[in-house]
Amino acid sequence: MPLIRDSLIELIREGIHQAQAANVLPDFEPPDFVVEHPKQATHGDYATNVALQSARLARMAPRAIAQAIVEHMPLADYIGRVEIAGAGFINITLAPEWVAQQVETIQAAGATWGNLDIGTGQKAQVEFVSANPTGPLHIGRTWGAVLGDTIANLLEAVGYKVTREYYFNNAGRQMQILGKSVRARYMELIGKPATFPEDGYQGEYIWEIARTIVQEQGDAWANEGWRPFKERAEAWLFEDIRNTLARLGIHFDVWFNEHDLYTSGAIERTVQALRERGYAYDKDGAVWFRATAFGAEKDRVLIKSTGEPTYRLPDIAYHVNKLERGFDRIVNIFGADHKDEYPDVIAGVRALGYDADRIQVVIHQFINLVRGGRQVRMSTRRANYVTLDDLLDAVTITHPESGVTIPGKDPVRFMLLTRSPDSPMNFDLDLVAQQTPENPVYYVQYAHARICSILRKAEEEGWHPTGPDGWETSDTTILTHPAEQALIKKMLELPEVVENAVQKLSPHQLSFYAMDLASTFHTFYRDCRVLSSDPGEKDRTRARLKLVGASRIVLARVLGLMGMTAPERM
RNA sequence: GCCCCCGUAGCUCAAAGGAUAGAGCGCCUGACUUCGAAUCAGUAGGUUGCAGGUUCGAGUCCUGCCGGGGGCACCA
Repeated sequence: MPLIRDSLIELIREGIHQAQAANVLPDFEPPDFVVEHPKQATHGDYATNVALQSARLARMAPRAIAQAIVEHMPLADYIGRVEIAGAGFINITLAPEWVAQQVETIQAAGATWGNLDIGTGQKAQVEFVSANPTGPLHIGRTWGAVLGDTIANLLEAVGYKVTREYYFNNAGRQMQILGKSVRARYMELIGKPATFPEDGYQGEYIWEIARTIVQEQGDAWANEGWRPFKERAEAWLFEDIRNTLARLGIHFDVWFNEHDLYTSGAIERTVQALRERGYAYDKDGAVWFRATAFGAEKDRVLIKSTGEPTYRLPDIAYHVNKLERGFDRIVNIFGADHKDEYPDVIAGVRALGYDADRIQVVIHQFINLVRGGRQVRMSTRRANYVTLDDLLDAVTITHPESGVTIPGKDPVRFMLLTRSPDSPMNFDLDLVAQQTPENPVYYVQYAHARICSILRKAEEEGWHPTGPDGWETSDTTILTHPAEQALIKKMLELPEVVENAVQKLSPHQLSFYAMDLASTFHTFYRDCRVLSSDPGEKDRTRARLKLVGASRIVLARVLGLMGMTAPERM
C-alpha cells in the first residue's frame, strides 16, 4: 500500500484535473504542493496548501480553488472529512472506522511495519567511521558511527541490500609514527635505549601495546625496526575498535584496507585512466588532477614530487572500486573537516566516466566536548580525548530495584539521534556523568516495558493472543475512543517517518517520532483501561489488547531502527 | 581574505515556505488502594543573533553585518 500522504496527493491532483475538465478551474499545471500533518489537531490529520500555491496560476482566490478541488476530488475509504479552512488550506481527517481497522494491518506486518519498497532489489553501501587505527575510538567518532549505522538500518528497511563498510588508511605516515611510538615504549620496557618520536602518540594504550609485545616476544624484537611494531599495533587497535563498535551495536560487513588499492594496481590504473582522459598532467615534478574542469578553484596534486600519492588518489580509486562493485547507492558519512574534500573525489569519479550521482555524502558537525563549563579540544596524538569505551561505561545503568541493565549504547545512540547532523553539538561530560532516569531515552523504553507488563498481566488473567478467543483475532473497529484513535494514527505515521528520514538522510526524525509515539501511548494508558474483569467488556478488552500488541510492535520497531534495545522490564 | 555549516525558551535541541514557533531537562502546582509514578495533567518561560529584501505567507529563501565551528596543503 502506498503512503497515505502520497495517495492523497494523487487524489488532489485528480481533483484539480476533474475541476478543470468541468471548467470550474482554468487550465494550469498543478504546482508542487505539500501534504503534511498540521501542528494543530483541529486542522485534521493531513493538510495541504495546494490551493494557496495555485492562486497565482489560476488567478483565483485560494478558498475558491480549494472549494473546486474538494468538490471534484475522488474519495477513498480512509477519508472521513474534508474541510476548507483558514486562507485556503484543505484539511483532511481520516475515517475513524478505517483507522480502527488498521490495527489489523500493523499486527499482520509485525516486525516489517514501516518497511517500504524504495530500494527493493538494489544494493547500497554505507561507509562510516573509517578512523585510522592510530588509537582507540574517541567521542568525536561516535556521531558518524551512529549516523552511519542508523542510515544503514533505514536503507535496509526500505528494501536495499546494505553493505556496512569501514575504510582505513594503513599506508600513510601516521601509521609509521604509531609503529615508532610503540617501538620506543617497547625498548624502554626491555631496558634498551630509545628515543620517543617528537610527534609520537602519547596515549596510555601505546604502553599497553608495548607490554603485549613484551609478553608475546620477550626481547626478541630488540633489533627490529618500526614495521613489525606497526603491524602488531594495527592489529591490536583493530581488535579494540571492533570491540568498542560492537558495544555500540555496530558490525561492519567489510573492512576495506587502503593498502589493497596499491597491491591490486588500482592506484596505478586510476592515474593512468585520468591521464588518458586528459584530467591528469605533470607539473613541478608532481602529478596534478585537473579539478578546475569540474568547477574547482584550482587543480590538485595527486602524486607528490616525492612520488607519494596524496590522500585524493586512493580516495578516488576507492570510490571507483565501490562503483565497480555495483552499488546502486553509496552513502558516505564524513565529519565537517572533510567538507571541502569530497567534491574532488566526486570530480575524479566523474572524470573517469562513472555515475557520481549514486554517491551521497552526509556531513556531520563536530562534537564540542565540554567539561566544567569549558571546551575540551580532542587530539589522538596528545592523548587528550575521552574514549567511546569510557563514555559507554559511564552511561550504562542498572536499575537498583529491577536489576535490569540498560546498555550504554541506548542513551548514546538516542542522544546523537536527537540532533540534526548539521547542528554542532555540545556534549557536556558533567551532564553525562549525572545521568538521571528522566532522560527521554528511558521514557521511550519505559513505554515498551509498560506494554510488556500489561501483556504479561493479561496472560496471567487468562487473555491469550492465540488459541480460541485469542485477542489477535479480535475485531478492532470498536476502538473509537479519541485516545485509541490518536494512538493508531500515530502508529500509521511510521512509514512516512521512515520515508522522510531516508529521503533526507536524516535519521534524527526517528527519535522525535519515538518520543511522540511513547507519549501518545502513555495518554492512551491513562484514559483507557485495558484489562477488565467485567464480562460485558470482554470484546473491548480483547480489542485493546490487540491495540497494545500493535503498539509494542511499532515501538520495538522504532527502537530497532535506532539500534537500541526494547526492554521488557526495567 | 575567500568558501561551507550553525545561531530558536535558563540548558540541550526540533520544526517540506504555511495556520497560535514545538519537545525534553530545569522551575512551580496537582494526581499513586486501580493494568508499572522511569508516568500523567497543568503553570511560567520567545522581538527565532541584528538590519534590509522576495512572497498572499519567512525560523526556513536572497543580500549585508555580528558571533561560534569547520575548511581554503605536494596532511588525512
